[in-house]
Amino acid sequence: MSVTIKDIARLANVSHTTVSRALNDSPLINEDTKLKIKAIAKQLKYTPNISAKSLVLHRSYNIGLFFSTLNTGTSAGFFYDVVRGVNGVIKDRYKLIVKGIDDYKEYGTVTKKSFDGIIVMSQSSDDNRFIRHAMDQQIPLVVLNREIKYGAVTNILSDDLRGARNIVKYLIDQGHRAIAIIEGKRGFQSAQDRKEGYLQALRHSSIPVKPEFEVIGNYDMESGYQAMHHLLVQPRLPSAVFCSNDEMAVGAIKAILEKGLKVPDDLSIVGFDDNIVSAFVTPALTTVRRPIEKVSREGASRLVDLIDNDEAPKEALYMNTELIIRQSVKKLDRGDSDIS
Amino acid sequence: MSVTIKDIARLANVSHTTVSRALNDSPLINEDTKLKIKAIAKQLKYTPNISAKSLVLHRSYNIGLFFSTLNTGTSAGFFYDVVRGVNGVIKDRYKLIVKGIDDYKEYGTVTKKSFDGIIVMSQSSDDNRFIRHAMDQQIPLVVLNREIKYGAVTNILSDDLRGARNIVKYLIDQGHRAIAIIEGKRGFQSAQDRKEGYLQALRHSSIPVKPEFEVIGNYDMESGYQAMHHLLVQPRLPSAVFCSNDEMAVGAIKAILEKGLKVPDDLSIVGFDDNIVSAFVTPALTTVRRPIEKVSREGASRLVDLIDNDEAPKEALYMNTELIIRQSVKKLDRGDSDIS
DNA sequence: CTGAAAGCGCTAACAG
DNA sequence: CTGTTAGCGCTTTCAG
Repeated sequence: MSVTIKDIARLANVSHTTVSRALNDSPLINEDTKLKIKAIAKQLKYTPNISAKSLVLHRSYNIGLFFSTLNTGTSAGFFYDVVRGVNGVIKDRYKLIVKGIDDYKEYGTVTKKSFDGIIVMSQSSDDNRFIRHAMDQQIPLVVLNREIKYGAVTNILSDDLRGARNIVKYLIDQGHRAIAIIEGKRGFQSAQDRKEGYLQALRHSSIPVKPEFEVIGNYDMESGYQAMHHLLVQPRLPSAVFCSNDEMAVGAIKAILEKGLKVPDDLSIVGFDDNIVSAFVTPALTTVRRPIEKVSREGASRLVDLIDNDEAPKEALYMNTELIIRQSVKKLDRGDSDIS
Repeated sequence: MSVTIKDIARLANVSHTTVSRALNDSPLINEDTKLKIKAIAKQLKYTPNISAKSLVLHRSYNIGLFFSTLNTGTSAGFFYDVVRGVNGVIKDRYKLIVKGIDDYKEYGTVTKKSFDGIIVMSQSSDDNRFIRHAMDQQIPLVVLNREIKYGAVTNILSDDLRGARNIVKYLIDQGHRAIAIIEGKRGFQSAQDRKEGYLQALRHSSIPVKPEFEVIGNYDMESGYQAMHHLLVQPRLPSAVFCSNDEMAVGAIKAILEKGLKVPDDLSIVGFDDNIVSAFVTPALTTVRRPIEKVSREGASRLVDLIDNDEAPKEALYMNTELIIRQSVKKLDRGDSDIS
């Protein structure tokens, strides 16, 4: 079978303990023997048995990255950015395990023994059971994207409510009054926050909220397309639509163009996230940049700290969003804010 | 600390051996004692220590999914589809570890002990070193997307060359003669195959290949945009452009529209992959569907078989691509196949 | 059907 | 500075 420290010990004429220490750079070991042992190890292509190490060190070298779900509601661009962000900081120090929370029926296998730490990209309060489980198991934990109010957790967030409020306010500033919303996936916190930002902006400008201007999507392109269709068959059209993410905006634009209308001439569209795609659709999308990769990176690096140091501070950290103005909004003169 | 089989043994008045057997449903154990033991285990919320199990069983319950790189050249949609495809079949039976091969400087930690099996989504021959390593370690292995000629490997592929040839042939059938190509990332096998398909189609119809119609991209939208720009400033424009993937096609369309030209009226565009986005751009993209999720799923399920059964057959399996005709190609009358 | 004993590969006291 | 010994939690002979 594969080579172990005992094999090395035999060849080096030392005890396997000495080998263990040498390989771990213990200061207790004489430099010369260290060198000798390391040389033999390299020559034999020794690689430590991680299971054995784990067993005695209580460390698995695994970091779990859990999404609420890997299916509907998680867009490709989002997923990619998160994995890349996290992976970029843990490199080859840990193995990155990617899972959907909904892949599990029960969380028995999610233990401190199998995960040195866990990052949850949390979308919905359905995740609370899982998060509580991780806390109960005392697994170092970072929750991204959704505020956790119970217990002390490191929490990295973007202020979606404010971002949404800002972009809707921007629409209002451009003269829009009839502003519809395509909402995100039902049950997702982000969907709720963005909706609330939308509402606040309207209220702030004393624009009445019209139920017929609220349509629900689920964050994918198809749902944006459907939702826009829905809006387009109504007697009264909005002059602008706030899509709760960019992917839905892409779908919405498609629906509009098919109807023979133009963006932004007939209808203005804004999105949220600043997905890569948003710069490349036509017209380029005015949107809210949400620093997903930065959030993920920050989360990962906090988690690594947390693993090495139990008592690192656990706090909530907000990352700013940013309004990105491109070409999908038309400036309106007062008066033509409704088209019919 | 956490509860072990010994704790259960004590409470059940049996040996820990019996507990181990009972929990593993050994036929040697009396049904009643089994039930009793399982009850206690559940009550104590016992979960096995995977490291200990691994140590003795030589199984880690890890499956590694390795991409050539997680950075440039791997598009978000592609990445998402692959992870989802694989994850869907392994569910909670294995932990799915996602990595870029280029995250590793050396492969010491990639051993049979830490990975029950490995899936490589391989883009480039640079991966060979890694693949060879996995073979040397006797790790059950499935390579997706790139043909491996040495050794016996399970290999799941899509016939990109033929797919590309078909779609270019389609362009020719529609009357196009001045057909440009935006190539994929240099060094990627898929880029080469698609290029070759393009060339074959041209040659087959005795259309001369023009070097000024060949531009290199790297599979992302931005590169498609740049490449198209490049084509657009040349004295002689093509009437159609074959983009080696859909993302680049999106970028290319953007460049064309910015130039004040229309797709497909002035310039026809086709892509490759049938990304989700391709149906939602305007015009909807004519492309080649490549069954990425299916390939991934099939690969994963083969790997699981391979893990359970050393001697499962190792073969190469080709999945068909399919021409998806949408609206990005104009049918040309003979004669206006060049515009200037 | 059950138990005692050994051992997987490694680290950590404790002695020297 | 190095070795002896024990033990992490589990499975697997081998006996009974």
